[in-house]
Amino acid sequence: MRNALDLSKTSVEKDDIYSIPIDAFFKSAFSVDCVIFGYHEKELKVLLIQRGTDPYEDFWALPGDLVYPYEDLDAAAARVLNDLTTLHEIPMRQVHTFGKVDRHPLGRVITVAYLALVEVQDIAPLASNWAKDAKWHSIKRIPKLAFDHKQILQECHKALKEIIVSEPIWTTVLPKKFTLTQFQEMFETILQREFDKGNFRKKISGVKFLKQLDEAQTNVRHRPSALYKFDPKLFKAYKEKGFVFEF
Amino acid sequence: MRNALDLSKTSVEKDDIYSIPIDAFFKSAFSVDCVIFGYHEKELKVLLIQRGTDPYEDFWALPGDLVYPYEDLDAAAARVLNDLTTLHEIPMRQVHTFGKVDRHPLGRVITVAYLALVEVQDIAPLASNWAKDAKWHSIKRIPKLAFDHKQILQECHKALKEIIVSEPIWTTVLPKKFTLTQFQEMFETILQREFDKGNFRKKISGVKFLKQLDEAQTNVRHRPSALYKFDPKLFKAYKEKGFVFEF
DNA sequence: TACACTAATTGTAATTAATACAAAAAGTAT
DNA sequence: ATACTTTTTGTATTAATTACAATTAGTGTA
Repeated sequence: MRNALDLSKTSVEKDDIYSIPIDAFFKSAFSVDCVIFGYHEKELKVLLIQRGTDPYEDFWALPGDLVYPYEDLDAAAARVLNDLTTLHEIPMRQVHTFGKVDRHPLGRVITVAYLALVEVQDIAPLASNWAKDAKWHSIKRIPKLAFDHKQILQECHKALKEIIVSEPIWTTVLPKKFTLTQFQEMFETILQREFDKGNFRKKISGVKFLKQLDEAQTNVRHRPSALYKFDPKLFKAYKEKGFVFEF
Repeated sequence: MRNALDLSKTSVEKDDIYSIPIDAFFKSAFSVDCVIFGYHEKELKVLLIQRGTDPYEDFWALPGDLVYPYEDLDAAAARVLNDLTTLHEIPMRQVHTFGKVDRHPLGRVITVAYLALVEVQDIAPLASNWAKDAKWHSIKRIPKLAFDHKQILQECHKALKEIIVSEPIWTTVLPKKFTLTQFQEMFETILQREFDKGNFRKKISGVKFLKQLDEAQTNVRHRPSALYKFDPKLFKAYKEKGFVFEF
């Protein structure tokens, strides 16, 4: 694998009709930028870092890093998440690649945006040698951001709403056993709309991968709610049929 | 802009805790690969080239090229389409970025996949110095492809089905004035399902951006169909509300 | 001119789904 | 035992979907 970078000087993809030496093509870099959304009690947040180095020192930014020469894109995104939160096994989803020529002051760097959704309480954001600070910001109050990160965040917020209805990334923000009210509130927060409780429940009731348990809430000052759990095996069949929640 | 590649040797994104010199990051390249779908008379095809150079010489492949140092990603995709077909002003949509470390034999090259949909008849595919041949292939009969292009094609076919219901990329494959039957057949072909004619029409009838004209077919040996046209201005309002065809 | 032919267009009845509520139920706290 | 609160079930109305059948408007032919 190492010698994958021992580049010959011969043509790679096409004859060089524009007279640019092939070397010129191998002088760019790519990064991943991670939009880590956090959910907690009907609030949607995003994890931002305060940059510790130039360019854009002191600016708030999305956590991200250059991809190492022998590192897969997905692995780089997972690494950034892990560095910052110590979390692993949280699925990161690729959203879009941003590649404007002048987006990075130090050279040609295109960046691949990823998103994840986590429970705010599961994380103690770590500062590091590349970030002076790391903090949750409400999605409603985002400071000025470095690079083109504002645009990246916007695109990823839109993508989150699309992904949440077809992929069970929400399992990371609910307890293993959850009530239908918790489930509904989570969707209401992320999709930014409200649902009638009775009707919402009716739709859910047909969905087999949400399995009702024989347990109920305790110590609540009202009728206790039944508890449900997500069944990944049953979900698989739904996914193959192209299931999406149609709210 | 030119000096964007006059890279300083200082840290770019983070301190170098893995002892990889910063130079190592600026030795990769990126390409665009274009999945150009073609539609004609209830058939979906894809435009493939036969490679004229190593690696994978003689293999069929998606048309693609390295991105020039001062070229935007979208522009590179448009250039590839134009080189091959002389078409311009066809919207290219970014789908996904593929970045496995070993996907390219000559070095670290990640590729950004784009798709477009065109009318087969509008194009006389051009061979060129980087492609021995260029031909339409039915989506049902795809030969062995170079690199990871098989996977890229699969992902883009899936993406086409999602995009077609929310974006009017289909305008490029229908005549300016079209019948509802043509419209239905196009969706049936691309989505790979069939619809009841009467019910399909009922759904369409509520959609204002498909405007019925005061004209009809002539010289058909059956009741002539009314002609419709797409109204981009009216569509804009639909798009802002997040419209999708729900078939 | 009348009639056959074909696909476009309209209509309809039966079923299913969406919506807006209201009523009942099951715990805890007093 | 009763009040309180939220869960859970129910219901009546409206709207959408579905699977067809019937009608229509041209062209081509006898």
